Amino acid sequence: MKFEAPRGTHDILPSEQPRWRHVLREFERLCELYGYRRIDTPVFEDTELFARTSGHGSDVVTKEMYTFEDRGERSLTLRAEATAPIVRAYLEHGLHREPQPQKLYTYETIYRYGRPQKGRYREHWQLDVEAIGSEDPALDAEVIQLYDTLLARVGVTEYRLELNSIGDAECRPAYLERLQPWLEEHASDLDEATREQAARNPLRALDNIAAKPPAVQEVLRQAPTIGDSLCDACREHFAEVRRYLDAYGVRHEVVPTLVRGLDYYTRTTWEFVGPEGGSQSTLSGGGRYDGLAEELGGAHTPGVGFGAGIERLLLALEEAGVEPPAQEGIDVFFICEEGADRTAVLAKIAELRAAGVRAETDYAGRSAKGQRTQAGRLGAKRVIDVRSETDLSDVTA
RNA sequence: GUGGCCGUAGCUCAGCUGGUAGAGCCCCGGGUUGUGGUCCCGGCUGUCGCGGGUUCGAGUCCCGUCGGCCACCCCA
Repeated sequence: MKFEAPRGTHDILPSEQPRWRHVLREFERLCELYGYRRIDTPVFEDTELFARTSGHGSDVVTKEMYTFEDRGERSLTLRAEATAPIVRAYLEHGLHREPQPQKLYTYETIYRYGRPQKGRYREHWQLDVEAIGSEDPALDAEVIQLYDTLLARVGVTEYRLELNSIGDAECRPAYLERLQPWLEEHASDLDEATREQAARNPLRALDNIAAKPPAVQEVLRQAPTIGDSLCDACREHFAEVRRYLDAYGVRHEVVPTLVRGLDYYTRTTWEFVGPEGGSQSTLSGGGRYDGLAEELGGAHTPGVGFGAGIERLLLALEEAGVEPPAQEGIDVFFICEEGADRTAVLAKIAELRAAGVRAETDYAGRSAKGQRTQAGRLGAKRVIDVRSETDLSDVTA
């Protein structure tokens, strides 16, 4: 009998921890620096929370959720996405009564059922930042700049930022009313896949044009774009976001066809795309979600935030040839030779540890040489040979 | 979810046209060397992913299954 980690999951071994901790520490440091506070939500939520906000027609909801029924016949779903649970917590605990905006962050596991690949897991980790309770475009720019800074700090230099505005309740419906008929009119010029996308979500039909057949690309380029259809408020909001990003020196390109997979997004949407190693190059994705809280039954509460895959960031780091931070060695290692008083050694170790000294000895019955090797592996700053006559009393911190 | 490639010791891999499994690294021991480094010697570990089938005989062929990877879908 042999057990393996379930498909699409992975262990994070001790040898990998230094890299993980490095990224996590930089992330936390930045979040605190920018005034974001940590929040944690449950691994599972009411299924409807995700279904309502992500959209009943979205890929996440239709084919990627880990949904199960508990013994009380409640339909629950493993955290499929970070934002909805946080907004739920915001509403549930009345965070709208605290000073706005509420600037929150977390890192946690996310669950999506799908075919695993490198950088694509059924259980993966995400960094997440949300600013809830303000529609100030400065916040859009702030969270984007925060992640941009994180990339710089950990050493990822090869990436680009794609930016778009997909409008709001004011202008998007009108745009869709123009796009939908247009797509139907040109249906005969489109390929099967695009027609299916158009039927499910018209915006989606324009997504990732570069991957479509050349002839189809030609046609789609003539389609009305959301950018040309934005209402004044959205247009101005987007212009300000870009102005702030320019002021921050955050390079970005406007991609008019960038759509995101979750229905709750409004106005600003963006993706950080990393080095083209595999196809799993999206490092982070986010956007504004001014209608999300209302969708959950709360008052109108604008918000903006992003999720960023940690495994993918680590992959990009490796690709960039960034070395993991060196582990600091222990302070002292006791080598027990023949006849050594091991009890006294253990007592001394406990005493040193109490004083904050990292002390170790051998627990594997190694030879003296083997113990010396082990001490070296642990990076011991001091190595003490203990023989029968050794007096440990003069070993101090 | 669709299509394709792959699956041999903890790790990286070898194993020709089917004949009953190997190397390096790692780990442990010994020696050398004034040290944890080097070099030398020795040792440990595998139901050849799993289950069936073909065959006198399968790691090597066939089917299924599980898992990894690649493309698509979509995304983090």
